[in-house]
Amino acid sequence: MKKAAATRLTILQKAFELIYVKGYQTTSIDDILATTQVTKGAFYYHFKNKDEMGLAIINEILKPTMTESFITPLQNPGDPLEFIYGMMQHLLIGNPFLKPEFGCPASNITQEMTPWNADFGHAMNELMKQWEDTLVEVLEKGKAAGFVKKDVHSKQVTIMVMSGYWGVRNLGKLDQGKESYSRYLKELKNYLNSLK
Amino acid sequence: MKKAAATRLTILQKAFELIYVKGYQTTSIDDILATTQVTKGAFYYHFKNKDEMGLAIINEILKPTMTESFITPLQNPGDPLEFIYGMMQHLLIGNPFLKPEFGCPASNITQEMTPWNADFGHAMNELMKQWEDTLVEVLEKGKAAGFVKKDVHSKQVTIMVMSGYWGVRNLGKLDQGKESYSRYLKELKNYLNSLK
DNA sequence: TTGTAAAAATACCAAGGAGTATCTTTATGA
DNA sequence: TCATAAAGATACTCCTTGGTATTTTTACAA
Repeated sequence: MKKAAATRLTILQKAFELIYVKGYQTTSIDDILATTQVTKGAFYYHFKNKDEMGLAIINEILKPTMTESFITPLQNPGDPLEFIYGMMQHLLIGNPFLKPEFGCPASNITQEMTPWNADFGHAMNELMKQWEDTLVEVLEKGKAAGFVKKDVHSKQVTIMVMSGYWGVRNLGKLDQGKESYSRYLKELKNYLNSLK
Repeated sequence: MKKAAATRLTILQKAFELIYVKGYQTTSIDDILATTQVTKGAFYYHFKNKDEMGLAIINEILKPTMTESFITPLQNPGDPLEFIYGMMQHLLIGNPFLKPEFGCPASNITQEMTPWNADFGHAMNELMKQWEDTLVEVLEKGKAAGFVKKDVHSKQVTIMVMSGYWGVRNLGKLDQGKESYSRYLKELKNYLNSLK
């Protein structure tokens, strides 16, 4: 019962990468089989159908990655505004897996799948809610610690930050992130400064 | 030579709506034929292939619509910050064609097509450049007229605004725009106020 | 009116899509 | 060791896809 779990995991991981660069609907199961060297029998042993695999990718790959990358490290003390900026910088230019031309995996899936399959929307919504809640919490702690102005509306700021990230990820597809990323980061710094 | 132009236009318009709702790759030519009541012969008389139609949609539908909706009205005098806010409000909640669950047509196409077909990327880049240039110009005029602080970096603010729009359009897919839109708008107002 | 090209209709094709049915191999626990 | 179920392999089916080939209709200039 060890080998099987491994094949299942490679399917999820490779499929995730393919979907990230090609999109969900245009990544065929045969594509996945070809790159994983897994046969169709094995695939359909592990997953009832393509969508079940898609959900599994969100829940078993995307969600844990998000948690350990953005949720857990956010819990540390200090200036939340500094931290948000650092996180954004890391997300946009510090993470070698995330390429400008392919955008953000979470954003891509949301954009593509939400109108089609409600389950994808629910799964992604959970993911975003988790990120949102953490950011709000961190901002509130920052207010208590005097890093952030008292009249700042944490939920609004959070939406502003998350929107900016997804938006610039998409804008960055047009110029390979060459100018959009750096300009966004500079202005984000200005914006965050206005909150303290 | 009048009827032909009309069929061509209906193809572009109906296909645009379908693509907005379903996505480009998952909108089949047969879908388009079914909703337009046009036959395959007529379709391929007007367009060499699907992608040529896609480009025509960007250039002949999306671009003119953008121009008359965001470029031309932006030219009027007055406080550019007020105007940007009003434009955003109209885009997000005042435009009946743009539904939260389907996002922004321009954003959708960029997200979906840019990694696949460079021509789509170039066309969309032109579109966005036009919007960006206009926003920058308007902000600069606002600085000269005293509506905007002198030390504001117009290009950065523009990227911030455009990113926020695309991002919240995508976020809004997850909650049908119920909370994300209004929160974004409120914080956008705060942000814009910090620029004057 | 009629010849000619524009415009549109119809029928078809090869490739690729998701998913199934059936068989073979591998592991494991009694 | 060996029966049984897990895991994987192979070969299909049926449907949709973008695109083509060919024919028919429409418009209009002479």
